[in-house]
Amino acid sequence: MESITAVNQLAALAQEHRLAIFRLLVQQGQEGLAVGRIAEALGLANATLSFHLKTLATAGLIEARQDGRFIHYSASFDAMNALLGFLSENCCAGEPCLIAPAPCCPPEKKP
Amino acid sequence: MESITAVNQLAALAQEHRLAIFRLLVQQGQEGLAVGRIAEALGLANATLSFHLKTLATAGLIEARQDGRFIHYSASFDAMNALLGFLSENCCAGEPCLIAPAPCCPPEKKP
DNA sequence: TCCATATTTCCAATAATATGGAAATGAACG
DNA sequence: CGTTCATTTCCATATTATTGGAAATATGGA
Repeated sequence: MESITAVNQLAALAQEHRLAIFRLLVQQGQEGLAVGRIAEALGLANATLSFHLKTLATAGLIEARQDGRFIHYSASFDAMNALLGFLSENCCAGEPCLIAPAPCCPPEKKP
Repeated sequence: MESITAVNQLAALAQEHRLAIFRLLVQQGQEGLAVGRIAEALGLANATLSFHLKTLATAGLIEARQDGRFIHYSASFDAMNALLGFLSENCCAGEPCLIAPAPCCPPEKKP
């Protein structure tokens, strides 16, 4: 991964609304969510939401898919994995690894 | 983790020089690196480097430690883990997890 | 105490980003 | 082919970040 790509992706995430959008989409998995649903969930003006979606899409962090009259956006897990990998690259100077394993979806625990 | 914290940390990383500094420190492990060494490695003016180090430190991504006449900065792996975890939180809508396991320090392979 | 070296602060010019209302565009379906 | 609903573009304004030279500060050692 190019450093400039990572900078663009981090900049895309470094904004309250865009971070919320991205996290929401990560939680939705591959299915993603229609723009209108995102607007509902986060309460953003049309123009503002569209601007932020475009920024995230241009950075490669989310992808658009037409679905009937709707456009579904979903997180690009490939891009996300590449970015997380880039941050962790060659870490820890040979010491035991200090970066936690992927925290998502552990085998379910009952509360 | 608060969303505002994550935004600040992502903004801190969303800059070419700061990203380079952070990745360099991640690679150095807990030992870290003196400011002068970072300057050597990245070729930054004193004022510029100091500004970026302060930004990263304020965001909580790196920590300073006095070592003789030098100040060593090191990556905060706790902060890094919290940030990566925040991005991945509740991911994937119950589908099989799409986020790659931590890529660092796999059991060594000989080339 | 005083020196030498390491690091930070001060400064002000330049450049980039976030915002939402209203209008325009796009897509599907009868 | 026109209607309807979903989404994007246009616009102007206000806020915020980045830069390096020079001077100031901090530290340890003699």
